Amino acid sequence: MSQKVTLKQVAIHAGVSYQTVSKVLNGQAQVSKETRDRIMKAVHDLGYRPNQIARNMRAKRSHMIGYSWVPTSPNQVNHILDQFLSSMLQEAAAAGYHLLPFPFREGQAQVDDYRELINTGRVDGFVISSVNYNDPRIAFLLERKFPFVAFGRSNPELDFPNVDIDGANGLCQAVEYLISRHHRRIAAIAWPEDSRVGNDRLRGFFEAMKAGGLEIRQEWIERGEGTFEFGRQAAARLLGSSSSERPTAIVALNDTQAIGALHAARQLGLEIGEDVAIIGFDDAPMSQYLFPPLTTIRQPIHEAGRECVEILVALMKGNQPLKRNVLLQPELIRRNSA
Amino acid sequence: MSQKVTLKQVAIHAGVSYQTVSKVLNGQAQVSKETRDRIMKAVHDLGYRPNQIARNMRAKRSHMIGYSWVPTSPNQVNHILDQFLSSMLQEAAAAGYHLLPFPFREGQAQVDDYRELINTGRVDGFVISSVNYNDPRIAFLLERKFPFVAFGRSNPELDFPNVDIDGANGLCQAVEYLISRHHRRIAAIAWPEDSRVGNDRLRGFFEAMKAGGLEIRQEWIERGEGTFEFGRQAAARLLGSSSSERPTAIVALNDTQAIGALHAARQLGLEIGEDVAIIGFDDAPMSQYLFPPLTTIRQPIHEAGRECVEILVALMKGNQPLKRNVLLQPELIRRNSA
DNA sequence: AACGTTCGGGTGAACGTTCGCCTAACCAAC
DNA sequence: GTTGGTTAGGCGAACGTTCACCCGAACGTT
Repeated sequence: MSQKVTLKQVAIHAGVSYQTVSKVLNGQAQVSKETRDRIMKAVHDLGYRPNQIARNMRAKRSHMIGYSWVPTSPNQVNHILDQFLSSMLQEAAAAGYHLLPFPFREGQAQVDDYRELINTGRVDGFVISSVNYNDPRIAFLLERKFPFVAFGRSNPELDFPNVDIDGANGLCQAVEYLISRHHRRIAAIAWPEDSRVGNDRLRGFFEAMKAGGLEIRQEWIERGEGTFEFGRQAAARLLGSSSSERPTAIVALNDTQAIGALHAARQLGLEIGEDVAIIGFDDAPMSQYLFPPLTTIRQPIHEAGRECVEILVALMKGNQPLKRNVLLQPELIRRNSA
Repeated sequence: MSQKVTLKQVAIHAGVSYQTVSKVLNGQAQVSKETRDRIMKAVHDLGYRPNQIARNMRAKRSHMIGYSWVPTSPNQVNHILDQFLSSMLQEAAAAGYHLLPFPFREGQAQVDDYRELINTGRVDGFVISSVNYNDPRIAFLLERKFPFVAFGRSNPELDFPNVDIDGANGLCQAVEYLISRHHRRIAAIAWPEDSRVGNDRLRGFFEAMKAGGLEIRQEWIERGEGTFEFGRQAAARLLGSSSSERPTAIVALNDTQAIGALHAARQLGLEIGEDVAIIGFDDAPMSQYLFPPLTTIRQPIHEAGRECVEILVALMKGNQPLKRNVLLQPELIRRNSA
């Protein structure tokens, strides 16, 4: 367990009171150069480092940011987590904060977890992700007036600090790109209507289709889970009709669905990128290794994590953050599937 | 902002001294049933929750477990992180601990980071991952006698608590499976010799080959980075000769290399699973969606995270852990590539 | 010679807990 | 009526910081 070097030991070593050592270390002392040097030497000799728990106790701050994420289902992967965590970690460390990850729970227990972290003084703020309409965490934190930043948007009438990625713009880019490649019959594999993220992305699809003067056919909008299996089935339906009738391009709201679509198209004997174009969303790391490599949309995750923490730190310090609502632009990654 | 319910306020509310409240809450009091009820009611009415920072300060413990992981390169993915973190989180929470993730740095700075977390009293122990031969963290923590558990093994002469996955056994399973499918000419795409994990896995390859009475040909052992590109090039070399000379099966030490091999084989016009069998390692989530789905080896990550924390918690409490070195068995996932 | 002013540093208290020790009151037994 | 044992709960201290305030000495000014 070894030695805990405290202020008092440094003080004894330097022959001053321990409070004086504290002052010197915090730079707010009127001390002679000699004693300052003596103190610094003692600090160095003993390897003193201030105990953060005591500091936090004194400051009535934990300097911790709570974060929880929904664990991915077994055959999915959260390829974003690593990047998002790393960028938050880095930004937080630079501001003297640390991250406190905690297990994700559903329903009422979820808000209980947030409340408990606040009431036990463990965290000074939260970054919340996977937000959706009517997110109970947002209502709770707003009412408590507790600092938080959401990665994602929720109900339009709610006003809270957030960072999000412009999914509509992402799909716009995808559709515009397809149009530039002379596609006219474009279908979408989308998510259920209760998904805020899905609706945002789909809105971009509609807008770009309208702007391009293309017809939006209801039967070419497939809504379902963001899984491989749904993507496969949806694409099989979409591509089932004759080559003059079926869509020539499909955009999916995530890579997993797109990969399902890839399989369906391949099973129908279609050449992808030739007979049918397919575009995903996410740039999952494996997507580049598919046959053919998947054209997809990449989100600036690193930037998002950074912004979340930057805003949150300002809030936790009681400052007005420079920006309150940040919308980051994704980027189309052109490979061979479209 | 509003939560400052302390013991004192509860005490005033209940008409007792605050220390008595503390005693009641910690169950070590001699108190009459009535005052106990009064206190509990006050606790409940005010929504009192003990301040953890103060508790930790008093206990001279942070109840935190430090954890850091090497961030993956842009086009790779750490599909393990989510599972590993989640399982550690869960196990830690059950024991009253939390995780403190911190940014990964290389070289001397790395040990500095560990030292700083110890000296500032932020953590009571570490889980370290991505360990290799001569890991400076292990030397440092052993010398400091600071509680830690390694996920992975290091130099054989070092004795420290660890959890690892039996990579040798994983490759054994792969080779045995190939042998049972009548393969006789089996090649391996491996990692550089300075990789402890790689050598462990490769050892299993050798053992199974020997046990099966198969010849190990040096030119059929390709060593290089665990990347798609190296896997592709290595497989291109291995499969370059005539069909009677080249290996009929390739095992790779991770899925990324295996996918590279898939591409190379396909480019040579070989049918995978037919002309050549390919087996990966990791069960990366996308692997199941490849053409053909990749046969691979799955590691019990959830279990590993759980075990790490279980052992560490015992160490941090000063107990002798029930087990000190845990070796978990991976599992062959049979799909269509072999 | 009396009076500010700065410099150099000490002192006590507080943050919210927990823990060991003390004590007042009650009761029973001698 | 003294002793002794229990019961119920109070009290002071401590964990390692920081912060507001205090104080003596040296110096210069009127």
